[in-house]
Amino acid sequence: MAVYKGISLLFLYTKVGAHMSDTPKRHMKDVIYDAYLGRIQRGELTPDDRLVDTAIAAEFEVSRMPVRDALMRLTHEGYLASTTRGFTLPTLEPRQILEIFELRRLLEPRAAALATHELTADDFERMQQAVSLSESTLETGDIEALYRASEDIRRTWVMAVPNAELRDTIQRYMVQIQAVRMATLRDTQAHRVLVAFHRRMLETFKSRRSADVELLLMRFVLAGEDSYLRVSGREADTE
Amino acid sequence: MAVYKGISLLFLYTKVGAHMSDTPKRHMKDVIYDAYLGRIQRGELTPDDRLVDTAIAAEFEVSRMPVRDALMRLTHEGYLASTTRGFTLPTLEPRQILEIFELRRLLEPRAAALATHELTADDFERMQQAVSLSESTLETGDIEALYRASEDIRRTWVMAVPNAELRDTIQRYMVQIQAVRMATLRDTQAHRVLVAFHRRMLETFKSRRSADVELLLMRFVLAGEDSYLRVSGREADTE
DNA sequence: TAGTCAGAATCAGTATACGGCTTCAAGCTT
DNA sequence: AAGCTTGAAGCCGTATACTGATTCTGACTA
Repeated sequence: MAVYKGISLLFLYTKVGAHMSDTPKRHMKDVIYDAYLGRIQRGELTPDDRLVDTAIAAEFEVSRMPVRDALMRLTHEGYLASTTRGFTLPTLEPRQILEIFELRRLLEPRAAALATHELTADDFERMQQAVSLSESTLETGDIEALYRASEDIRRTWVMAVPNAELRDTIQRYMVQIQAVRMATLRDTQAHRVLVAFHRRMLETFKSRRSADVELLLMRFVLAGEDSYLRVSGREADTE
Repeated sequence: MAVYKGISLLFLYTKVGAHMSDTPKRHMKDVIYDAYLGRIQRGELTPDDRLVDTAIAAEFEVSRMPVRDALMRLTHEGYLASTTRGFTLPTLEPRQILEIFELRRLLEPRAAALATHELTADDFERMQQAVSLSESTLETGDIEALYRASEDIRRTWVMAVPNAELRDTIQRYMVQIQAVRMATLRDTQAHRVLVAFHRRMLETFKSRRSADVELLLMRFVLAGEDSYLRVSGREADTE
């Protein structure tokens, strides 16, 4: 009775020797966690991708267990959703998205204000390139590039937030950010508003006036919320 | 094999009927997670307790794996710390505690304001009892009771926060709350300040004036921060 | 043709086993 | 007696195996 014929038993060879000298004892579950967290945060997964532990185990040439650890951790942190048929990107309810907008209103203005004095010349350089890319999308209509630019700008200032607990809390709802981008960025008006904010954010960060940054971020979050409400409301009408 | 198959089919037949519909498939890892989260949040563990998966597995009469899942989840959520010799309560650095105070300043005033209109008569009743208990500790000096009363009041209003994402975020730093209580509640001045706040919080919640609640919670968090700074500064002097 | 249903496939949860790292203690050296 | 060495124990990370539950598929029925 070949019940398990679907599961490949090709793991028989011993893969990693005892010679991992250059890596300071990185556990596979952490490696896999980091790898997939990065893929999620860079938007490399689509909502209909199904992550299955056995497949990922084969990819990394390890057993299911470290993969399960990583996927379950990502699930508990909200980056993935567990279904009866593998793990997928979670589909945020509109209610959740709006609730997280409230969190963002409370946290991001202050966080960005704190980050203002930490941003380095390198950070400004990276933001400048992202802003240029962002503005170019007004003509090219390259939503993918706009997405990346938006992500780059955001990551730059969030990483500069000196309060680690605050920073981690903000990073925990990255999935919401992506969902909002996904819902709004194809909307022309939201696109224009976002690009304008990118330019103003760079300028304001550069001015080092944290009070201005705080206010601008509040406006930014509110504008994102407006865009989301407008687009999702329109979608609700058409269906 | 054939025996198992027959049993399996029998289960298939009986189970899908509407009979056992109210058993929402409780996995052991979730049972263990809930059990130990409860024990942590009720303060039933001391910092020198060592949680070892094999021991807990024996307690629940399961294998290590569901226990490991639960303990690792608690660890990633910050409720436990993984050491080379079992899991223990985490020892928050003073820096982390102060960082979380900033989060609390940002979130709790607004959260409590949102909760103001959700609190029921039952909630007020529970708070009233906790406040009475709290005030009685001024004479009895029962720190344990003060601890419980403080926890009761907090849990009551936090549970009433209608924004689930905000509520979850607040509940994630329960460990910090406990660490602060542990550090400050034996201090007479902090004790008196806390009891006074308990009374005022009940009254203000009852008034249903969310603006007043918001301001009071800001004062409350700041007072907690002051107490913590004062007590920990004094400790730093004596050692 | 559409609905039903048994069997197959798929995948997560759990069990058991092993290896390696860390810690600790006993024995040895100086 | 203090420091060093060595071996043992404790405990986690990972591998492999199996079970139970859900979904899929295709054949059969009406």
